[in-house]
Amino acid sequence: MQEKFLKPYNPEEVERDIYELWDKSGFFNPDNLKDIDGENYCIVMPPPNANGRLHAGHGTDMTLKDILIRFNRMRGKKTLLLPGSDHAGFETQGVYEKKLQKEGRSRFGMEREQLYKEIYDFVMENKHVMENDVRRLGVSCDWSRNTFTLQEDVVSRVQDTFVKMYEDGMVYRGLRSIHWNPKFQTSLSDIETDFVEQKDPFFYFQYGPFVIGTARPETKFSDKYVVVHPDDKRYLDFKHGQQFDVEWINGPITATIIKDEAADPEMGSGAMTITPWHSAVDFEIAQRHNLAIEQIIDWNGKLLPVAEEFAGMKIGEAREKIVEKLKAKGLLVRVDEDYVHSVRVCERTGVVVEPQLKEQWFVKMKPLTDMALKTLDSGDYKFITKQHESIFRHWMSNPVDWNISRQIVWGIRIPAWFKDGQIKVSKNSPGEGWVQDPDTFDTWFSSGQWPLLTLGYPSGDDMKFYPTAVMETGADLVFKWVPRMIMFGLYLANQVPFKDIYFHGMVLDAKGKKMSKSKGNVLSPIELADEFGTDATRMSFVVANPPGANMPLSKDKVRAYKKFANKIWNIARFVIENTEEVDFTKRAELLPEDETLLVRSKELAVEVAGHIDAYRMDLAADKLYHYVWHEFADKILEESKPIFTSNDDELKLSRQRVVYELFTSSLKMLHPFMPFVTEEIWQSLPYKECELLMVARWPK
RNA sequence: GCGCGUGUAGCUCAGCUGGUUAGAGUGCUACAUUGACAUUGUAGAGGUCCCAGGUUCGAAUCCUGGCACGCGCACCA
Repeated sequence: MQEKFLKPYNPEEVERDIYELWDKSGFFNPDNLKDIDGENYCIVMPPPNANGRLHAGHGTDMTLKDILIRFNRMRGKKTLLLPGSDHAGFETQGVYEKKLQKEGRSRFGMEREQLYKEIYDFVMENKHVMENDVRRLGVSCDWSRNTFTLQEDVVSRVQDTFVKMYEDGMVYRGLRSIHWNPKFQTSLSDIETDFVEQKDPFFYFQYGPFVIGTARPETKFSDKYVVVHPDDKRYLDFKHGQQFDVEWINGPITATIIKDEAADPEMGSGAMTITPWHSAVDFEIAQRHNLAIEQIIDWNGKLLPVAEEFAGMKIGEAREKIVEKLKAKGLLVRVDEDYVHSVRVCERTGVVVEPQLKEQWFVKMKPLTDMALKTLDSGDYKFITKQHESIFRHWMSNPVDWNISRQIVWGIRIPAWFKDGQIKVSKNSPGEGWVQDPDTFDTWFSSGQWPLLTLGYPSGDDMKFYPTAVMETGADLVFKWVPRMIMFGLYLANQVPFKDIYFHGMVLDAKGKKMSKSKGNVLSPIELADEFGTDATRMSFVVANPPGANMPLSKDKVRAYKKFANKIWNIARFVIENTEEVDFTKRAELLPEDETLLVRSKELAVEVAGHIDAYRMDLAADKLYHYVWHEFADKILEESKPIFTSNDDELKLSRQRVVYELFTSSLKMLHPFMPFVTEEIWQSLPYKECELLMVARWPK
């Protein structure tokens, strides 16, 4: 008996060496998988952002993917789990700006190249830390194919896509309403913003013969148009285009009546004034009627000279003062103090975004979403969780053109050039005097092409892995990443990049609350692995985590699976101890009752495989746990004790053989879930079919 | 406002297309055990399957309505 089995299982002593053993074997790389009887099986890992460490969500994500990969590798498929990292443009630059701030510096006024280089070095450093975290979790990905979104060939191909889209009329440059983050000085797309409910005073002002309501008086300076619904009986006397004089904030102005169905007669007085520069809806109305448009708030969130005495004030300050002034003028009708509404904020920074008009590059979404829905209807890809399919369909049916211009440095530069009001799109400068667009692409523009980029589109060898088997990711990406990959896949390669889409739940804390740094309830997968071992951590991510549901996680749960790892360890000790004298190289018949045990084990293998194929890793793991502990250990091994000490050699030998066989089968089945302890035991087995459990065959 | 989902033991969850007495883990209680086991084993307590109707020989499961919770979208003059 090897000495190590006399002590409890100690993950710390084995995990690093075992990972190295796998890595050195070369079997993470499908090109080295010999003796293959199956087809290609590929999963592309979502590129974790290269700006930080892994959290419990990543842990779940990677564990589930690794289970699928290890299982299919053992089944004889040519498996590729493709790692990479995302530059995560806006997010990373935000992280770096905080660092600058601490050092008393600012990105504003820094040379573009200098800032880029500093962030690059910062990210490269973090990238290695993050990649080591991935190794700690036992993820069997092919590091030789590791991809970063800002490596040269990726950048070049992302720019190719843009050029192609421009030539195909799929992108356009236009002055449109965008979401502006005044603190970080960049525009954002819809999906990078959230709504936060908030209570504000709501003001009603006398505006000539009308009473108009607003929560944002500071935008109202140049509101020269009153919009009413064409059917609103109260305003039938007013004609469209009719003008009248109004005493307003800074004196008398001339107002014009606009009749448009956008006005809701149910809402307040049914009359509203509009601020096209700072409202997407108002901008649409203005465009329909060809109305004058004027900017009121500048890019820093301060009022412009049009506000006269209020010019240069910040929004909050100006709001109060303007209300005071209107009140003094007798134009304040009433105030509703309890007005609850939702304000759009930047998802990353929480900064309230200001709608602004800006010339940006937009992707035409309608043709892409139509294509995506059509192929979904025809069954080219499917959602494992029906509720997500509904959400996806709903979202795809109401597409909004996608703003892909970002006013940040950390990203892929848009290959567009300007000269005297002309635009040219090309990767290289069209000639003298042309100035390149300073903007970079929205990060989702590159990560949306991730499966294509990592597999070498358009002509790389690895395109044989395209389309990949499954996209397994967090439900929060149902609008962000997944639709974009589907659309780019269809647009560029005529094929959706994966067959199945499977959303796992968010990992919550023990009380069912969202984990967040500010709440201090974050469980790091690495710290859990330090305390309980990676195998236990992996199991706790999987069990009771069905597709599409959120999962609370507590240390107690991880501790339970640490005990399980130790149980397996002791089973190994017992089995090896009691079968040492058996010569397994010689074949022999089993007694009928032992044959029955073998049949039961094979049935389990089929059942577990079925669960994994149906993406019910939670059920598969639970079944295995129950079998190994309460059937194999509690019943079979207990029954075997008297047999092992008996003098009936036939009975004894048959039982020794079957116990050994059942144990090795169990190790195989457990391996995708708990790779370290099973491989470590496998390495100590006196008789085995192959050197590495990782590439052993799944029991048939 | 529109849409999606969830509700089963103290806690976390299984329970597929209806079919005996509703299950597991964890927690709790009692007893046993130095053993392959920094423990483990055996046993036990613990349930109005959210509520109300309906379909059915039979409902945790299917249908309708309600309640509670979670999430998404939209509006936000």
